[in-house]
Amino acid sequence: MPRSFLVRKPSDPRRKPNYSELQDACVEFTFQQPYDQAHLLAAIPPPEVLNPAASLPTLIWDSLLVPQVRPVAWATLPLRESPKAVELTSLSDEDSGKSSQPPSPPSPAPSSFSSTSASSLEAEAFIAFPGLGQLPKQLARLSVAKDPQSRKIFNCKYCNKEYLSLGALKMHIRSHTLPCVCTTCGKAFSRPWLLQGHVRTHTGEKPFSCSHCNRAFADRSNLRAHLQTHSDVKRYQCQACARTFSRMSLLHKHQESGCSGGPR
DNA sequence: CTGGGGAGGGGGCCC
DNA sequence: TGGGCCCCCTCCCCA
Repeated sequence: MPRSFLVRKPSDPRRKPNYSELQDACVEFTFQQPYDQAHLLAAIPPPEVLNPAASLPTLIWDSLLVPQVRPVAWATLPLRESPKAVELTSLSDEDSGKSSQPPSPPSPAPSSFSSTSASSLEAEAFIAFPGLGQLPKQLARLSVAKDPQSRKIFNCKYCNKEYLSLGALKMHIRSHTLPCVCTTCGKAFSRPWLLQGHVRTHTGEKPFSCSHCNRAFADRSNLRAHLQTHSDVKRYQCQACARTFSRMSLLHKHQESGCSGGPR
């Protein structure tokens, strides 16, 4: 299954939310504002503060979550907001390397890619990554090519994904090599902190708690999602019936199941 | 069908 | 350059 969500969304300059409240929630989380609808809606900044070219008909957030996100409707907007975003999002969604499934054999490269691979500028390198030794070296081979603007592009031989820096490529390759292994169950992860989160499933540690209901979570993202359940007005709203949902997936399910379209 | 928890993933940013 | 952390997102499963 393609995991297009992993493709970089347009970078948002406001994407630096103040989660200090949430940070503090590790010990004690307190709501700074009551969860009433008027307040929630008032928290929506005017369009000129956001992207003037895009309306936010379906986006509702609460006062705890600074409007740095583009949850639902924006996902369908063209991804053309910043040069960096363009470069990264121009990659194919067929990014098998990011799938949780085992890496599939490298797909035929697009014409532009193959041309750069065949370029005399190409340099091949066998880069030593943890765990890479068990893999065929051909798979681990990296291509360093140059695009028409003479900018180096680093290609992943697993999935053909392109990166502008070797560091970014190395980070990506970890998702193929999975060097972080759980000593308890042997499950492998790409990042140490992913492993740490997994270890909590063994230890039962839940450092993130909601003071609203004292429920604890092992993962900050899950706490964030949980906080939505305390809100009467959720972040994701159906354009057809104005119903709000705490998660985009719930909104999608709602829409796929056939929204009646009438207000609820 | 809906709501929610659990678990996991990748890219970006900062140091 | 690499590690740590953050954010956003998804899938799976269950009530």
